Amino acid sequence: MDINLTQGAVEDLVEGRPVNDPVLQLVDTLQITKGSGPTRYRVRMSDGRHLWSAFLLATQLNHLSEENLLVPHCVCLLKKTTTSTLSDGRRVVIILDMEILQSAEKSGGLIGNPTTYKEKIQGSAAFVWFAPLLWCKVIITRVFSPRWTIRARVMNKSSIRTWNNSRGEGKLFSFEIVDESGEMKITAFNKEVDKFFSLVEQGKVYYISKATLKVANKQYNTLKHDYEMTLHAHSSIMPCADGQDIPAVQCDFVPIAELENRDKDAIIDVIGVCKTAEDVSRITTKSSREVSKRTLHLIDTTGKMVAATLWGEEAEKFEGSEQPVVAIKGARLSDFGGRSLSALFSSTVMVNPDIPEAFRLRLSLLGVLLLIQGFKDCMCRRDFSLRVLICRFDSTSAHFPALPEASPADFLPSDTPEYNSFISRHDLISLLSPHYGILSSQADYFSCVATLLYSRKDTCLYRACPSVDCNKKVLDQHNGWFRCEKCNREFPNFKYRLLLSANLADFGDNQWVTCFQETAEALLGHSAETLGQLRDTDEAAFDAVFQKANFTTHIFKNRVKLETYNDESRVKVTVMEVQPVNHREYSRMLLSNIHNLIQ
DNA sequence: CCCCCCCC
Repeated sequence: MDINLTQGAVEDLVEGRPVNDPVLQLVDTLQITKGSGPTRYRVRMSDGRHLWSAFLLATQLNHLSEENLLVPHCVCLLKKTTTSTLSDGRRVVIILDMEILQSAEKSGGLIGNPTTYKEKIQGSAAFVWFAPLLWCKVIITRVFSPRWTIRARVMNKSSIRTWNNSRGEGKLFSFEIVDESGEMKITAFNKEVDKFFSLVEQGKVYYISKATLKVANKQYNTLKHDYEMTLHAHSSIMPCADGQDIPAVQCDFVPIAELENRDKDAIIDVIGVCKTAEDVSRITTKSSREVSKRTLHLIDTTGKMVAATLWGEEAEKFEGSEQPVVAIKGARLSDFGGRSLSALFSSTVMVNPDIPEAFRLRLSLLGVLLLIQGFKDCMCRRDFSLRVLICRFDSTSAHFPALPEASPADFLPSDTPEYNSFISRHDLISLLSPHYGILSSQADYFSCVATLLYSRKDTCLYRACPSVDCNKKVLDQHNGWFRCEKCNREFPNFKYRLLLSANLADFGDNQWVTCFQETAEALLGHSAETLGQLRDTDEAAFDAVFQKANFTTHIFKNRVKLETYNDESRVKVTVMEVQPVNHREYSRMLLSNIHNLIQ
């Protein structure tokens, strides 16, 4: 025998501990066939020390049995397993991938004297295994389906619908749930509608068990899961108080400009500011039903606009006068008017949703509006992908403008101060961006709104030559005289100069900058002379100056240059001017901070 | 067990 079993692997597998490529001996196989479901194989395995009978082959391994390879006493390498605990505490090790390492003849019977492993039951009998939704694919539903409990968030809930056709009549509602593994649709009929409709709320997390699984009808189910669930008399739905870890509704927003590249009838998620909402209207469908509709016009930072139509109650209740951010999950793309969107029964329409994308969108569009007030009928700012957005702004309507992409030159001659303001006002985060163009050796200038986080007080003052126009640092001769190398003279006195290293931050980044005399004085609120006196006489007061300056916000006009030391490049930023923040800039700063907070 | 997803 040249193969060793992995002793202890049975215990590790059953207890759910990771085991690296365990080698076990197959003891025997039991075929499970229930109803019309697929055949399943339960195998007993030994690691030479312990036996465990609740190994279960995933159906993709059924061929091993069909090829007569599951011969008792063959030796197997378990390449992929997963351990699950049933609601009564029993464990099942599901084998997802394995290979036979050695035939039964070669291994020559049962290896060692294994005894049946006794699993450690965790906690009480109330222990519940929360199956991820994905597992519905893996686990044989007919054997285990009464036992699982899932914990998932309701993404979307339909209203109650009735039907009356040749096969009978009834009512139903459906909802879609999500957990970390995926999404699934659940439908309730008749009595289950009465029982569960009011309990199930969009956005909340529930324990759900004893529902029936069936293969999803892809014609009517846009979710990615291969199965869907139906509730029945014994199904249970319980609210879950601590479901924070369950993902919120997952959206994969397609930029509006991107819609024209997507296929007609695609189901997509979209988010935009509702620039305008048409009035609600009633239309008659081809099947002679009357339905309300309302079309919204959504824009995003790509500068494109798309029409999205809501139906029924959703259309009637929509309130668009405040130009809310609207996100639609699962809208259907149509080719009407180029590209447009239609909400389906399965769509989720979210007005001002509490999600980062909505804040980001609102922020970038508001940022545009704030800036424009200073720039007559045009505006410009970088969006978060560092593209420059230039827009005409209609100040009489106060509406969000459509956002065409254009260059500043389309709106302003390049020699105006406004134009220069446009292109020079940036955020710290863009300093190293190749878009910024500072990777050349030339100095560049930019201004930003930033907050002083910290400055180095210990090295901020130096003793300079007292000559007018000479700011050279003097050497203390330790005899009461100070020498200036530049003037080649010794003086009985000196003047204090400031050379302050300061750390500035805005929403996107922070940056060490250098402030010389005047800018440092503006930032600290005291003259260099005063600060020098303070440092020498009242250290506490000196400290207080710096404490007070921290977290103050200003407009900084900066010189930026790429410098190279020992083949290493870094950006050197010198502050040329410090100005107070005006209302407009400060608003923008606050908005930027919102952005920062939601990251 | 429904299965309609609309109109221009």
